[in-house]
Amino acid sequence: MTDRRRQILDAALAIADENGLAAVSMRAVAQRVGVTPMALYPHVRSKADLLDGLVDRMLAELLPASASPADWAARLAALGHELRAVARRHPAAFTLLLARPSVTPDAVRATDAVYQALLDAGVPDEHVPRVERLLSTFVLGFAASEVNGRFSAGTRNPRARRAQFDEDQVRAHHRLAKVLDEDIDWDAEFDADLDDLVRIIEAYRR
Amino acid sequence: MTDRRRQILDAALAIADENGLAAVSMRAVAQRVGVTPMALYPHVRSKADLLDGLVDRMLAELLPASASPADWAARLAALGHELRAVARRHPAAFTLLLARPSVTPDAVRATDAVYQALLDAGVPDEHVPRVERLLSTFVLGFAASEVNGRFSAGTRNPRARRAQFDEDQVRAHHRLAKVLDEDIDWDAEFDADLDDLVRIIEAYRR
DNA sequence: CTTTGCGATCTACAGTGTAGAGATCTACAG
DNA sequence: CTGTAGATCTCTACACTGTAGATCGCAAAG
Repeated sequence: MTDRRRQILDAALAIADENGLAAVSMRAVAQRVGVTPMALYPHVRSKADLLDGLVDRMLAELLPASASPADWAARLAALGHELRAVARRHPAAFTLLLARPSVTPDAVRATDAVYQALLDAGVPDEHVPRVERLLSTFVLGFAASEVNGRFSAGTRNPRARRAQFDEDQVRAHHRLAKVLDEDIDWDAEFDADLDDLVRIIEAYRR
Repeated sequence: MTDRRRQILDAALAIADENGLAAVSMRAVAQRVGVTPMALYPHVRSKADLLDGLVDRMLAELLPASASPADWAARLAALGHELRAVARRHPAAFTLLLARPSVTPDAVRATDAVYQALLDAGVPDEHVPRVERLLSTFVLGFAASEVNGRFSAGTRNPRARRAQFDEDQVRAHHRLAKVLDEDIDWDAEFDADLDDLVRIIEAYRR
């Protein structure tokens, strides 16, 4: 990757962070780099390629977390927490991680780190790729839902939401009224989810 | 919802199914409805509103699956399978389900069905909303990954992918070489994942 | 020196979402 | 029946998008 390409991706990511994904136009990126729009094309094949580059950049931010701790569960937790941190740093661009497949070196390395953790945990070889997909799907989905509002939209003002319905159309919502009205600690929720998933992994131990 | 709005959403969804999300322009939708572009606006506040309408439409397709079976595990499985079916029918538009929060009546009813299944399973009230989010996040993420290529891009040609790396950079990939080269049965994988998740739910039984 | 090739620029084009002004039609009040 | 209000639709126009194509300057290679 050339310096220029990195510079372009940095500018695009900064624009997305500040003004949303829709504000990332070739013209806006070019202006931020201090160059004409068409000058981007030697370094970025197309706008789609630029967005794929953003996916790489975010995955690269994730990688350092995959190396450190010795305990497999701690390593998985560190990866999960770091992914959420990436999502908070780049909420608008984060959606791309679920929309655009990536097979760049950094993506493969991140996957490998999870494979290794599962092997260390004693998961049999034939289950490892599937369980990795289960974990990464959940963690990506959670972080994306958190920043793009899928979670909070549903929980904001739960009382008003319930009020629109006949009681017997949303019986469970009424039964859970007390719990649903409480504030949610997303850090705690994520950790609880990780605990549940770790229990799945432990069940595969021989 | 007026007939006209439904007709517009149907046209938009059909275009997305046939030619991808990018082909869904106000002009294209209008032409398919047999009307001028600006004639859409009395029924659809904006293009964003139109896309939100697509989310509703897809959730409405999901709802029938929430009613039938008596056994809670069967009900959850039916919902999951139906969601995957929706994803296969509308692969391009399905991405919107993870990108745009939805709190329409149908969305609340679907959530309520999952709440009810978890209550029937004996999950304590205080865990139900969180576990529902865990499940829906995974299932939405899985179906989206399946149709938009996040899974298949990573698994296509795994041999070639490994070859780009030094062995010690992706040690787990090499250890798992045999498993990674096998074809994947996505139906079986999804069912295995559901089994794992059901085990989480059962662990909460009192 | 010339030649090659790459990065940057400028212009241009087809396509986008939608604001704003009018036209047309339906339904109801007098 | 006429008059009017309101909704739906059409037309035009505007600012903006991604990028094809031609051109220019400059650094390295022969």
